[in-house]
Amino acid sequence: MKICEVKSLYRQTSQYLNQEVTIQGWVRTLRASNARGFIELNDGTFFKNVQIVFDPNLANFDEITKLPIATAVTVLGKLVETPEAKQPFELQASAITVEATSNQDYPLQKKRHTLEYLREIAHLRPRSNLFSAVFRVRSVAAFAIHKFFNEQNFLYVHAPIITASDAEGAGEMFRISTLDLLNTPQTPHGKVDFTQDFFGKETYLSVSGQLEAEIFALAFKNVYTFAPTFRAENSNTARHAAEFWMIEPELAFADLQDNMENIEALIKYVLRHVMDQCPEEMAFFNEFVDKGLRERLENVANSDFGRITYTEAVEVLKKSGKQFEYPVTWEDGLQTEHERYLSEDVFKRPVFVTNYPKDIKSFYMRLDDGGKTVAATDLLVPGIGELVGASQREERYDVLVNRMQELKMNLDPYWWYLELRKYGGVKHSGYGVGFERLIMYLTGISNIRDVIPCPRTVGNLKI
RNA sequence: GCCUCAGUAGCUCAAUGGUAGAGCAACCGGCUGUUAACCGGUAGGUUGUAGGUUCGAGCCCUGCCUGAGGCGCCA
Repeated sequence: MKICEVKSLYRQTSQYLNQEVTIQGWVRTLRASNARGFIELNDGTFFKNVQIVFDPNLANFDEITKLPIATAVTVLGKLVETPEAKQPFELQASAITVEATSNQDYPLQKKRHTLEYLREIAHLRPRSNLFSAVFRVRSVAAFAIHKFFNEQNFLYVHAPIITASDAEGAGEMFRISTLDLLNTPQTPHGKVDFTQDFFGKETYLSVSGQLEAEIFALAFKNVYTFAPTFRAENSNTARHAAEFWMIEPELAFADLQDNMENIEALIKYVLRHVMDQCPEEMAFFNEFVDKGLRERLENVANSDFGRITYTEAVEVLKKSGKQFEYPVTWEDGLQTEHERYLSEDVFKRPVFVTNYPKDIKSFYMRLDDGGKTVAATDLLVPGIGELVGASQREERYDVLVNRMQELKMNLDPYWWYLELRKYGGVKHSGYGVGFERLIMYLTGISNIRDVIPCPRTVGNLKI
């Protein structure tokens, strides 16, 4: 028995019209009377359901009319057009077989649920319309990212997940250890003796694969990572998670300008790809999540991102006349409210803010002439905030060592990172894209917990 | 970590300090080319939790738990 997928019915309808087909799926909703019944069946391959029509000619008509939601069935029937109805076609069933039963207390009702409630049932929410759309878009976007870099001849590199170095001071780290926490070995000084730990030293989950990506950029020219990342920060916001995915490209022989061009091309490519591949999902988001989504994304895909230096941005904010909760100063960096004003009110589209003060940025960012700022940029996006963090890396050995010493860093764990500068360490640049934030931007979903299959945040790991 | 708000039926929400209700879902029945179907009926509650104030607390006060929003950190 050949099983037809619902996606095929929608995408290649003419091949199946007026023919007998067999489909398998789950009952999303069912309406029935003593004369006729309708099932909306979803088989997971497509956002939309197929309407199944059945009548008392079915041997098991009475049984079928009472099926609870989420019952799995196999349906044999004829596909016919329904030009007068909401759906383009329907399946007139000649046989319906129950494959797996469900129950009356199925928690997903045929009504709208709140996102908070759906979060409580993370094992069932992918079956809802919204999350069906979210996770299909997530998959399509991930594929688009690989496609983009593959077409540009980037090497896909797998940076380590377990690390011994606090990669960039990017955040608090989760410790990895096999020591017995209730009975740790001690040094003569009364500290934990990590030489007896699994790796013979202190180790953590990586907060970034960037430093290792630089190794590969200086061997393969253009590379990217796309992997999970872990931050043990006590962040309580709608856009932070303890486990999330980052894309971290690294480009050799490239300065900050090259970097920004690549970022903009990537974002637009993914955006275009998702809009082309997921029209049904995007229409759903546009109607039920964010009425302005389609227009905004089209606008972004077809216009240049804004560009402004940090110093200019501070001037714009000071001259705006807008009352901010926090005053704008060059030294203290931009507050969220300042960033939002720039992207949402001034530019109304994604904007690169470049050349930040060195004191509020990481040690590895290349010092600008003048010595006050670094060749770094944040891509600020309306509704999301910082979507991408990028910089040209400090390739000058002496300048880098000076900077690390200024920051009183222990150079030992970075011996290999410094050595990269000694042997053909050309100028290079890279960036980090928060994958979930990109998905939030694409879908209009405003909480990061709703674009991750099983979200992990402070004090919260349900499934 | 800080600030604010919320928690009442399975879900979404009402209820002036004075007898806890509705819609949807579920269950029973009816009816219909329906599409968040429709109509009638039934059942469903220690009001998050532990105390306190009061003749009387869902409502006022305190602690705790859970969730949401904002801020900081950042992707």
